[in-house]
Amino acid sequence: MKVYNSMSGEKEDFVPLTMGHVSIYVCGVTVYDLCHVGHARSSVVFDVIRSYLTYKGYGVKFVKNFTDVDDKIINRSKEEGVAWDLVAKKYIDEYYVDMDRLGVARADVEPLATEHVEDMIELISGLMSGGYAYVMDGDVYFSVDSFDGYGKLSGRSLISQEAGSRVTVDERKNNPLDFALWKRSKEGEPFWESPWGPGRPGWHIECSAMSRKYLGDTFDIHGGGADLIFPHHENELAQSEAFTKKPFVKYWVHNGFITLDKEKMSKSLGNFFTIRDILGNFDPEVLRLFLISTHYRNPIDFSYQQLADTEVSIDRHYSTVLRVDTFLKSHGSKPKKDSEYEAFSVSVSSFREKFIESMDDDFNTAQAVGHIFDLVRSVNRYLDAKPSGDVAHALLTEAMKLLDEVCQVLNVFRKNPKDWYRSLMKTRKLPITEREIDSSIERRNAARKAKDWIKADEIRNSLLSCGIILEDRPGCTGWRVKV
RNA sequence: GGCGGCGUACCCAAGUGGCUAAGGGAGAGGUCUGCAAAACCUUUAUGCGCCGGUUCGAAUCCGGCCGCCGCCUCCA
Repeated sequence: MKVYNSMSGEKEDFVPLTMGHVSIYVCGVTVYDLCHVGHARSSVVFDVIRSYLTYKGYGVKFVKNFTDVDDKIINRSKEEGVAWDLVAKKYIDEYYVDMDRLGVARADVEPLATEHVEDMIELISGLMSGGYAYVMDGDVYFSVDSFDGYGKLSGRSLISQEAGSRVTVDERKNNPLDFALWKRSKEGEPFWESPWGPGRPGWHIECSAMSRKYLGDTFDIHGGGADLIFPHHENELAQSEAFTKKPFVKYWVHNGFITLDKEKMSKSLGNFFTIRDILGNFDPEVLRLFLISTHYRNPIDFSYQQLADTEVSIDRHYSTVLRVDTFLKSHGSKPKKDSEYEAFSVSVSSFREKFIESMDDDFNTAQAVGHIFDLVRSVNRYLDAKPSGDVAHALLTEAMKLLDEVCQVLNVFRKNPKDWYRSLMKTRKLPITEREIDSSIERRNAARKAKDWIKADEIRNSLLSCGIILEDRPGCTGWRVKV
């Protein structure tokens, strides 16, 4: 298995520190607002990575934090006149609403920064006594010059940084890149007591403290969005290694951005869609599949058109599942020699291996999804050959079992088709009920029996104008939502 | 300015040294059907930004150029 490591800039063989176990820490969100599509991507990407490692048989310990105290939360608290901790709590709740809908599983540990201030103080004290930090007017700074490896993750040298830096130089700092470990609190701001006076932790220190507490001094995978590489992860790394004198992380994994018209989606630019915005118009599965249809390190240019295309592709999948369900329920027991059996059998038996091969190559979900659609086509082709008998049943059952197995890892395509259509009816707000559809179908079938094609077509067209498409199959008429 | 990434068909997107360049969407033709729909088949890149080079062989490696983007300030 290969994993791309941001530290080396190369795909590396994945060998965890402890055989059979993988420890992962992912930087979560700062809870001051609703999550946008970029947060969704990061969450889904690491959800899949975690899930795949579990599928491979590793015991996975997955930690993802919430930053629940910082400037933005405090600002939001002032704007809304709501206590800062209630702001944080509110957006943690909202986060779970979105993530649950996207099928993102809870992490094993989801620590809050505010509940680990003691751990951070311990770390900062250690850095002070080790000569890595200094106090300035109640603030504590990490001195980047005191740590030899500073810049090794983001690939920048201290000298080159100073030249073109856009950072406003704080004259009190030894080096403009020195960053706060502890911030003296201003009037009315939340604070904790510390050896340096009342204050609150700097941003980076929480991840060093919490990852160490739950995963130890060194752990396997540290993840997050690519925008966290510098300064956040660079700083975490410096703090942690300065404190423990051990390597901090074995594999740094960073996901690419969501862009809008090629520009990074971000709060500050205001060019973002919240997850909530999208889920008002699409089933959550559409967003999830859309996000994993591109390799996790590549940028994704967000558009409603692409979501709509993804929706159609999901529909293709479910309509195939429905076809298979219908076939498996029928009792054609006459064994029939069909020409497609051999070819389909090969598709089925090689499927799992292909999936694993894709995912082993730096979690190539895009290719894995391609394999799923390959199998979908094979299934349809096989069904078109009108197979029959126990052997056909067994092979199709096997195909569906395999499909289910990999779809469980990706957590897509797991509804039953009817629920998918119901969901589409809801997101499209179709002006018709299932009962009305069924009764229309009955009336139409009566007309068809009487060969009254005009009336039959009239009924079909009227359903179509409500967004419902009919499919006449031998023995029954099915319906789908037009996508 | 420093560091990094990207450029594959009408759109999206895999592929990073060697079989016919995955897959999805869209378009065209066909099979099936009362007609449809779905499905399937054929079709849409002799070519992977441009120009050179390495190699028996490159979208894939190397060099140059053009274009786009990210990080260097909070950011998934």
